[in-house]
Amino acid sequence: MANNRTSFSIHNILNRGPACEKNSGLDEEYADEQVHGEREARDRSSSSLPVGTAGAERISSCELGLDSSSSDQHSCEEESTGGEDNSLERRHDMDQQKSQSCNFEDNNPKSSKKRSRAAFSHAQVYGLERRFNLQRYLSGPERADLAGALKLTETQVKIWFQNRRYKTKRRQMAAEFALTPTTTLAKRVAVKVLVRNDQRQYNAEELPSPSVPPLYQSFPYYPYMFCFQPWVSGNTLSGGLMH
DNA sequence: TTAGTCAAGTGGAGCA
DNA sequence: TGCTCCACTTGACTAA
Repeated sequence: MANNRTSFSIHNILNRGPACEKNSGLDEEYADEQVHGEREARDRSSSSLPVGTAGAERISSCELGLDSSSSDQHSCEEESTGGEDNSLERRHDMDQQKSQSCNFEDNNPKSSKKRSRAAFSHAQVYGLERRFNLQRYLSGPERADLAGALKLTETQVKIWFQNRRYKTKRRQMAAEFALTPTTTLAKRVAVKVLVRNDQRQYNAEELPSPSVPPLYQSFPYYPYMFCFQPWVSGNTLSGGLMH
């Protein structure tokens, strides 16, 4: 695993830039009472709706629209707080139970054989997404603030940002792959060359068969590799990146 | 039933 | 030594 991180890059990111300075009053904005309250009200008022699109999927599609080219927070909010359905309400109830109890520090660790997956509420996800759109890395105090504002644990916020960065990177890689001509990919295939005493023992042409499978075969966990992703817009591959 | 999503688990690495 | 990072992997959950 190539670690291309450098300490300065992290610290630079963590340094208070203009975006960070804006965050001082940010928590109050998404302190969820508005978003959450509105959404809950709509949940209740629409609880008799027939089964429709799940709210979680709305959030996901919202995320996809959070890239630099289309970071329309308002529309995102509207979408994420839009019409809901029974499953959402059920999920929201679950959210409240799980996320507020902050997952695994349960009373009975014996019952933790089954791993529980906390489903964050829409307001929480929205707040996290919104912050992520401003900052991809949080310092300790920032993480604590955000966790407090969203009623999550710091660990949950940390893990969410980790997963979110990785997700963004994966999508970016997939997008780049989708846009890369196969001929270019072929040129990028690594060639193993054994060298001893400064003399090459054999080269790729002497190998009996291709030793490096195509990229898509190396990524069984990226089934969307061969799909043209909706987050690939004409001018950006960011998938949530902001610059 | 299956595929996709996502929070959490795992493990190696860098840093103070 | 502990924290955080990345890069997956796992397991729960949902929709089709």
